[in-house]
Amino acid sequence: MAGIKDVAAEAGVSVATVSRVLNSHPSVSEAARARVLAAVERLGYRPNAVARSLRTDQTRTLGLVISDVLNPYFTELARSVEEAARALGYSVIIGNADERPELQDHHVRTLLDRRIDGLLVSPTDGGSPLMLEAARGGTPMVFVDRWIPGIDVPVVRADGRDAIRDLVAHLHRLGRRRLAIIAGPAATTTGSERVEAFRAALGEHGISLPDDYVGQGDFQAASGRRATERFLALPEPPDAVFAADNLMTLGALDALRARGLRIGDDIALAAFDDIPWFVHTDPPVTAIAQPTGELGRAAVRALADLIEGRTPRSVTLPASLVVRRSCGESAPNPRSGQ
Amino acid sequence: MAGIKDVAAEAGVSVATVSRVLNSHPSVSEAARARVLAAVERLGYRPNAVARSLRTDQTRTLGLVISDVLNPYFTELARSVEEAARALGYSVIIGNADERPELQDHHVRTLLDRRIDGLLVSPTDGGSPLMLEAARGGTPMVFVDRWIPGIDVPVVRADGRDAIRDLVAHLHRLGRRRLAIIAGPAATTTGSERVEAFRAALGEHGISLPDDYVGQGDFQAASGRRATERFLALPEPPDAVFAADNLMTLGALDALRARGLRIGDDIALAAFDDIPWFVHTDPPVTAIAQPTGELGRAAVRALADLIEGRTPRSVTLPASLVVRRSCGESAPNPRSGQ
DNA sequence: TGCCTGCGTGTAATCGATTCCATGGTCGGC
DNA sequence: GCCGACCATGGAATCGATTACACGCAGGCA
Repeated sequence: MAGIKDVAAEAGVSVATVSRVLNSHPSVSEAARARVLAAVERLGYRPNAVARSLRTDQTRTLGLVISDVLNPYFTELARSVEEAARALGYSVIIGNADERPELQDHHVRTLLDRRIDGLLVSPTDGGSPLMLEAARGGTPMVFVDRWIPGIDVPVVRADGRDAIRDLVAHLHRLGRRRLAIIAGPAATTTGSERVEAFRAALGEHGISLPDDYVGQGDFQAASGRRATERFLALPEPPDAVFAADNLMTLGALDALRARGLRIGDDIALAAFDDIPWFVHTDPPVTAIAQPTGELGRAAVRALADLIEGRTPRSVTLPASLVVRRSCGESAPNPRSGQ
Repeated sequence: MAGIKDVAAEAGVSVATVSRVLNSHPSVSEAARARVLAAVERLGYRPNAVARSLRTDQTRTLGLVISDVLNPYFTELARSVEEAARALGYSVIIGNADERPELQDHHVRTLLDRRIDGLLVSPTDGGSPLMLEAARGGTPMVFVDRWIPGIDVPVVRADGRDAIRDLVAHLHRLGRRRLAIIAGPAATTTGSERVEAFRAALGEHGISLPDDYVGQGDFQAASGRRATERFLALPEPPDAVFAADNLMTLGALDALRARGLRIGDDIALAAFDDIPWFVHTDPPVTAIAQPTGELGRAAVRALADLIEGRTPRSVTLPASLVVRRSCGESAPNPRSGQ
């Protein structure tokens, strides 16, 4: 593959001049520029990003470590992150942690070794020493969706508190009183926060949340199924189940279906995270929608600010309830899904 | 950040020795090795992958360019590719083309500039000059799922021919006679092949495929909706619709629902590509399942063979029909979805 | 006319690793 | 006891770019 030297030889100038042309440095004569450009064209030269990165100490690459690529919420997030990054001239390398802390660490380490310019993380667990070290070590870093309390980096996330209150009110209005939740891992912020918000909202209606009504999930479908089965085996099973992410909702759907329950009738089901498929399930699922695209853009913006020396801002955006039919028929609602 | 020189100084040896320890070269004394390792630990040293790549001319990175991250089929593919690559010591950089040729080229170029060791592509269009150039230029390359006819690189894909024949037989058995297809872009191999296989299978039952019954889609949901609406506006609308991917199926579902049609009854619907959600739609969707995981693994294997100088093999795996209820009630079938 | 400024250009150092080659020391074989 | 082989080690070249510095030349000003 042709290198900058070949181009220099072909154009009859020095490598310095070639480099200057390529980086549009002002001090190059028009004649030289033209000859270099012609030579580049002729040889099909492309600068070696590896060499360039070594010299300049920047890779123009962002790392994005997400908890689970198979979760549509995260792929949508990844897509918007890549789009926003590309607009700013950055590439994105995605690492999929599959909700496994050791895999998350593997990716973080790999990305750091590659000297990415900044790191976007949605942490799988609550306390990776590696992450702490990276943050202290001066790697520009931003948490998105989930975060780790002890680490002082900007956080970009959605606050589902109000939407959860709306959801509980909605369920209450429909006569549901025995409300259960399938929670995510307590080690994740989104895992514990959603339970807390749910408990608080229940409290406003004078309803308590017994331990039996808190299923321990891990944001994966299988755990949603197990938690739901456990609910149904209770002497007094819940009449509404709220799953803290879309994959666990899928599992819950499975379990309810297997028991022959009519969802929205015998039992209500609601999900955190809205995805296109929820419109088409039987019945369509009432869900809390995050502004995923805006979240991705805000995260990239914050990270770019950090990298380029500006002061980044933490961002919290509101989530909103989208009413469909899985909790029962309800009064007409302007925001209801199609 | 500490470099190899700092480690050498700290351990009281030369950089050459440090490098040898790190690369487990045999010619290092036990004493030296221990001192180096201790120094590495003390300084928290991590080798700079950029510098290493420049020198060794390999990045231990694979590029994967897929047509659409939002399509669950491709994210599952991406996941299995990453997993298989990781097992072989490679990282994967994913480029999302969003079914746009120019975006695909952008990613291919970026990946090439980064000097990835090999490229896995599921091409969005039929003839990118860049791709041809890359293949000729000696970049190890493998096509997965879709491919470009003129370019001589290994192809790893699923053959849906038999499954499509099974599907048509299934539809015919259920009394469907007016069968339509929503095709992908003709520029993609999967786009045209599936139509051809469908037409051939229809032929075996003495049914023809009129032009009106071939909807032009682009593998995106919106196009599935449009094509379906056009079908329904026909003087003699089809009684069965086969969508060539899962996203267009989603669109078709929308359109049918909007018209108040009972799917599986008034009209049959089937999809190419099976995904977890199809179990939960109303009704569950009959689909053709690809062995996605195996596809990803085989693709990585072929690419690694190419990179490491072995002879790669093209691989074609069979797809299979999964019968659910969207085409009507059918005789019990052992492979039917849960 | 002479000097200073500044532009265009080239030479060479540099980024952080790997690796070839030379060197000194040890050891075994004869 | 000598010689060759081999091992452990260090010095220095190298990968392909960017960029500090030096230099020559042209033009402007006094």
